[in-house]
Amino acid sequence: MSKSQRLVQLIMRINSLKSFTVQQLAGEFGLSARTITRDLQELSELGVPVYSVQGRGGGYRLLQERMLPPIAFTEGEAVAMFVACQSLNNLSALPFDEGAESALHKFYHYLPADVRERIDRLKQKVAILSPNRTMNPECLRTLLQAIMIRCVVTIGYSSSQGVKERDIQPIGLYASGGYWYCPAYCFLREEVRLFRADRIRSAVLNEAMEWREEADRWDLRNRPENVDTNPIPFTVSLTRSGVRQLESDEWFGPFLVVQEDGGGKATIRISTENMRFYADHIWRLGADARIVEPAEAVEYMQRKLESLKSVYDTNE
Amino acid sequence: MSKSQRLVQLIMRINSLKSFTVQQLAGEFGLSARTITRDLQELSELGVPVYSVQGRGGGYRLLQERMLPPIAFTEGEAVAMFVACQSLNNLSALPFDEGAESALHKFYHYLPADVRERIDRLKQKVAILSPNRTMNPECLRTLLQAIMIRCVVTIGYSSSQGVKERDIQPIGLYASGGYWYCPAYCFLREEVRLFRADRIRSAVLNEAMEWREEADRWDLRNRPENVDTNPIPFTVSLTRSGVRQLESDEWFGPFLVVQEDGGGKATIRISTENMRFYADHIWRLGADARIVEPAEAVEYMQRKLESLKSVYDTNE
DNA sequence: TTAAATAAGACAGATCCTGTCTTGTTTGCA
DNA sequence: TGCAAACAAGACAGGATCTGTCTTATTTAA
Repeated sequence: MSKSQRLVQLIMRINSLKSFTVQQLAGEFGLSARTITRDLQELSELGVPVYSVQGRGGGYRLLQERMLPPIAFTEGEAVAMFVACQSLNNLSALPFDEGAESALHKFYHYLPADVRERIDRLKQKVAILSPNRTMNPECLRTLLQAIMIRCVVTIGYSSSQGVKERDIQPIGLYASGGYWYCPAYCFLREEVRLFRADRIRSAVLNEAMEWREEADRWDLRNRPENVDTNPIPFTVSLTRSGVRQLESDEWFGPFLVVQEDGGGKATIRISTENMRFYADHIWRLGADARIVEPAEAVEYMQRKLESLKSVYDTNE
Repeated sequence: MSKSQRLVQLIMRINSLKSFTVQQLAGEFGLSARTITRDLQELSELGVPVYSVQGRGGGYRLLQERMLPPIAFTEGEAVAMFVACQSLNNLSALPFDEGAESALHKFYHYLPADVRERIDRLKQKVAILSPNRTMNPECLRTLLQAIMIRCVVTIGYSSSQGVKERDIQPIGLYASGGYWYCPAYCFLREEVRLFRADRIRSAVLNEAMEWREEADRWDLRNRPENVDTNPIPFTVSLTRSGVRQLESDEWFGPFLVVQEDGGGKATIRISTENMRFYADHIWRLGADARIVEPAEAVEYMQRKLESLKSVYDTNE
């Protein structure tokens, strides 16, 4: 094995040890202690954060963070990662710390001048935006950490009754429609619930509480709120403009049936407790959509209409 | 200079040349041709996609893509990039090609087993979602490409009058509220307009048309649609629940004034042509919000109410 | 005080790297 | 067709670097 290959191997080996002595490595690699000493010195000069403790019980330690061996990327790979991470930066709050930024710096540093120029042009022009500027990225980071290491979190959650403390076991984290959501097992309600992350005002890991196994089965393809029990049909009829507005809708889009006159219909199956949610969703379309069934939803819309009408009537 | 350093230098040098001969490099590096030959052979074995053309006028060429010299990352950096890109993967359509994916593979490959396990746990649990599954990632990619290389694009755009072809000069690309938007100079209307990317059914680079310089001044902080000319005040009064719904709203959130009783008010300044947009935005809140001014918006809401009312009345 | 650890210099021998020379092959051009 | 320009690859000597051994010094915990 050549020396440079050996150095890469050495990085991998010392990554997997929290502490080691020169003799030990010399044995493992079949080399003399002097050579290993020299290698470690060289790695240190190359930026591997290794330090030594002299004296009995001493040895070498890795400072802070483990390192990966040097990896060669193609230009396309670097640009793709760069643009992806860069565009995320405009998401007001992100659960990642400075790690991503320093990695971007490394990529940027090695890119040839012409590619750098092209990337600079994209920097302020491609983004994934989140309108929500009120939330604390520290909370997101804590939630992410909790998912990774399987830990219960004590949060301060702002509901309509004010901010209350509760223990949750976060089992996922996703951004959708400009908001972060955190599905979690709630120890207060003793069930899996969906929390709006911007309503989580504080989050602290609570290592004292025990992790419940059932949460591990959850993933994005199998969201508990999507599993409707006892589903009923929910049908809307749409004008031409209504069709256009719903055609790329998350829920109704896939079930849209367009008629010859340009209008359309869509029927989805929902559980009764979510009726209001879908009715409110349709409400946004105004006169371009009419709920056909269930009757409760039609009534709900009519009540909503009356109450809004009274809001404007009393004030004229 | 040590051999390994020299190889890194060599990668950089050959990246900046499309074609070169051994003699040439031997001169530049002050080494013999034989040594350079051997170095190139070694780089080739390490995966640098270099190939040779024999005969007069021949030489070495770089196949496909330029490569970056090997870069060492810390574990934290790798995890941050990995999770960031991974979570983006769930965004139904992304403007990046396989580049990001193969880069992720490299990171994953070098990560120690325990970190891999933690990442696996996150994979299906953290995401940035987009509800819109109808759009073509190929279009996004073309638009991104066009921004990078400054090129006009011919698109098929679906408006209320059907799909029409038009030439645009894309000047940005962003995702917000689950949709991709593309601000672009429109050659048809001769002004900068905002296009919904999911309504762009096809996109082809049109290298024949000339690029207009004024588009380069645009960036995300200086969006043309935010520059309202001749602004008028737009005021809503809110119930307690309305306050809660608007507090992290993109437009009204920052201007919310909460009263002692829990209700609130918000006044923003808009241009008259956007009145309907903001009124429709407030419409969503139902009876939890009442538009106070301008009078045109109040009338608009009342007309919308009447038309929705008639939709349900005629059918009972 | 001692044992176990790093730190670092010196030096010979081993190994690898480099340059030179050589023979071959491929390819475009005159 | 033959020549010149390019790569391909072997051989070998000399040089450079790496490695192992030996050594001395220092640090630290037991």
